Amino acid sequence: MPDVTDTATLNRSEQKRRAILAAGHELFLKQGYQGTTVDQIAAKAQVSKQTVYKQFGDKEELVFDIVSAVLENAAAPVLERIAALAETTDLEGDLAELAVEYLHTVLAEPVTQLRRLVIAEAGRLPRLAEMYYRRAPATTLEALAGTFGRLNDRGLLRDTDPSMAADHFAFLVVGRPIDQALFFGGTRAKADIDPAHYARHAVEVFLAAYRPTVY
Amino acid sequence: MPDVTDTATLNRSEQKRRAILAAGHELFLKQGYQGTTVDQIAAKAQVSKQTVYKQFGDKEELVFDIVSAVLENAAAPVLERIAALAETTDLEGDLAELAVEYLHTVLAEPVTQLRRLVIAEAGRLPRLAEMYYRRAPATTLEALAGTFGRLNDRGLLRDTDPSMAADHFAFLVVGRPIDQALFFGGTRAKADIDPAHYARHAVEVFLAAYRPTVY
Amino acid sequence: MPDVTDTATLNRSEQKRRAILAAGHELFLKQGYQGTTVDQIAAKAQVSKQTVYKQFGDKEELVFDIVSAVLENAAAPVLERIAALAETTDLEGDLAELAVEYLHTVLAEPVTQLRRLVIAEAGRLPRLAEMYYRRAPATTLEALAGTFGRLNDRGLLRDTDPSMAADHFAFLVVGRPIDQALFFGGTRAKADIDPAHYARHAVEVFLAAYRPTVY
Amino acid sequence: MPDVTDTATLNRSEQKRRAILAAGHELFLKQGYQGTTVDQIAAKAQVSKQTVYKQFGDKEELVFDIVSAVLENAAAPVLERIAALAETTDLEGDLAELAVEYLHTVLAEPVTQLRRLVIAEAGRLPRLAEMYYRRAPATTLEALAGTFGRLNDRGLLRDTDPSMAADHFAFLVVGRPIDQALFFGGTRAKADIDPAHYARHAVEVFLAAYRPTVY
DNA sequence: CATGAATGAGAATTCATTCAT
DNA sequence: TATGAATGAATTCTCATTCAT
Repeated sequence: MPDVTDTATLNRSEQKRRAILAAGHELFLKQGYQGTTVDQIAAKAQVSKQTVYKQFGDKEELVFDIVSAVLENAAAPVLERIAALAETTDLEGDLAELAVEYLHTVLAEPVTQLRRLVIAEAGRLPRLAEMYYRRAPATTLEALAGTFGRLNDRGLLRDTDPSMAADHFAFLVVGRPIDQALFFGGTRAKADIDPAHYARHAVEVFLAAYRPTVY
Repeated sequence: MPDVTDTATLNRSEQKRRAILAAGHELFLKQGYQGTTVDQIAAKAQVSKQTVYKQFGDKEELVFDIVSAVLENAAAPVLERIAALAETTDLEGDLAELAVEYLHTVLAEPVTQLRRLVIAEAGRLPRLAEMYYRRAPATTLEALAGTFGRLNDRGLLRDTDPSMAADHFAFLVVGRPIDQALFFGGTRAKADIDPAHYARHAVEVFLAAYRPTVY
Repeated sequence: MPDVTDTATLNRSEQKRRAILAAGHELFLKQGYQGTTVDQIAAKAQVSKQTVYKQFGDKEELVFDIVSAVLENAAAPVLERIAALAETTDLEGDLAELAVEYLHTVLAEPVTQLRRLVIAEAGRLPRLAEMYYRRAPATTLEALAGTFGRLNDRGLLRDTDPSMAADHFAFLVVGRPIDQALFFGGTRAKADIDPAHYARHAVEVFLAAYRPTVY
Repeated sequence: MPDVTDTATLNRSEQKRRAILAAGHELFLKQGYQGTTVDQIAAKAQVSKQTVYKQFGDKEELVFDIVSAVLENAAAPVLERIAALAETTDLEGDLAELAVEYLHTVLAEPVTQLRRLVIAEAGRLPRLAEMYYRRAPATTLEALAGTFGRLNDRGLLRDTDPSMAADHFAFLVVGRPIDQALFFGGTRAKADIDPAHYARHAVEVFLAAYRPTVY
């Protein structure tokens, strides 16, 4: 019954692979790339170092794969809300809700740790920085721009460059908090800033500038 | 009061100290903290490693002192302009000028390199991150808040929380560019963004929201 | 006498065995003994590492068997020509032909690579060196000596120690080229030396010394 | 008195450097390049591994420098005798003496070990092979060619291509012994061959072919 | 006080070989 | 029998920091 054996084998490999990814994820985020050794990862994943190297080639590929996996789903909820916003019937309310969720997402510890990890290694691992930027901030900004374009068409926003509007919205909401989080970690940034309050003001400013003139 | 002999000694020491600071400055910014060895610094400063250790204790103190020295003067021009803005007679024009200068300052390679250096080590060297944040972004934001408060008083800006206004102004102007610069280096961020154009739009949005209602 | 099933099994084993030998042959010659890993061989042969170990015991045995297999047939053509030379009717012409073929054989990449492989490991694998030497150079020299002895008897060569004559002939022809090939690889050695020209001169010198005095 | 201190310091460095070269020399020749670790060398030289790396950069540079140093003087005596031969008054006698010395030199353990070391790494360290070949065999062959050219002019040798004559002389004398030594080490090669007897025959053959025809 | 050496340890990566499934 | 994993050690090279001269 070779199928069973093969399947079992594959599963075992796949399980180990996942264990390594999980261990690396946790350690890299907590300790950074250089602060984490392959030995630590192998130990936490309960696999031999060899298995790590055979599955991932080297440490660089390993972070790359881990960051890539994290980004697989991380941005999805916010992206969905952004897309949904295009058809909003309550612009101010939905913008505010989006802002709050965006802020919460972005200040979650794993996200700020990930940013730090990537920025810290941007010099040595430029591919990692590019991949991250493309798949996280850039994607979000593009989604925002798309939605703002649609809102222009619907006459709900003043007719201007949607990608500029996207920058403005995004950084009114998360600019300061995320910047602070890079230096102190997300929890402290969250403590310094009341997200709901902060989001509400950002939306006010955004709408003051981008609400279409009535007549 | 040191006599002549002492003074001479101090001077020689002081010269070496400065050479070390200069060498460390250049190397740390270019290669990062972990990417720079004490040997390299000693070599470039043309002093022995012992001298480095005697003058600065250890590598951590050395970065700390270097970053501290850099921050001594770096923010001054922008801070002055911010202060001057409080007594402006041409709010829109002076805001625009400030925005452009701010953007230029913040996208200069040394500044983005410094940010990266500090963020990269924020986990291991939290004191460094705190010192940097307090003396660079925080100071600027506070200065902006102060000026915006004064402009409130003068009736030139709508009466709201000046520190919130400071956040908004700052991140409308430099949020996206600085974020990008962290991932790719200042030169690329500068290439992607036309600073004058970007600054003008940021000021427009800011004023749309913060200009006092006329009646 | 194995029945059909056994034969099939043996055949499959035998096929794998040959695949391993072929893969090892190619890799060992190209990359050397230490430069080749058992993994590479198993991968190229499309078998598992276990199969390699079960069939050959360990890496040493594997090279041994590979070198042994290579030597099985490698020297045959030259040896035949040497044997044929014993009954020559055109000594100078046949010597010249032999010399050219000998030179070509010995400068072929696989041969020089094999020599290098064996010499490189002579310290660690003396059995390999002995086996190689006995079955390649020694065999050739002995064949030459045998033929030269016969030519003595036929009065076609001066009456001297045939094994010394064999040394002289062999190293007049291939000494310098083979030496050079050890350092640079066969192709470069071939490029530096015109085989036909080189062989002709070697034969001239040999005959000048070994042609019997006429009267 | 800074001179004393400086001199002492320099000497200490230089002494360590020499200790490392000596240790590396011994170990590399005995165990080969790959068979010798930097730790072993540092231990035998009684220096720290760091000193080795600071003085030589890496293991490759170290072998390179060691082989280079060995070649500094190794070939000198034979080269002198070759040069002297140009003005000989007893060609046969002096050729015979040269042949014996050449054979002895070339079969000395250190020389054969060095050849093996270089050949074994020729694939990975082609620069080493080139350097060795240029400074050892090539130099000797060129010296022989030079002398044979002069002997042509003096009418003591037949007028032919001197560099071909050099090849022939050299490999008649050392071809077989050196080849054997590569596989078994110099001592065994010496044991198999009586140098005096072997050298005499080589000279006889050489002169039979290269002595000028009398009339 | 300054130079070169030493310390002492760590980190990435690799390999031949053996289990376990 | 054959696959993937594990073992277990080795090797090159690097670094921050401290002695000794």
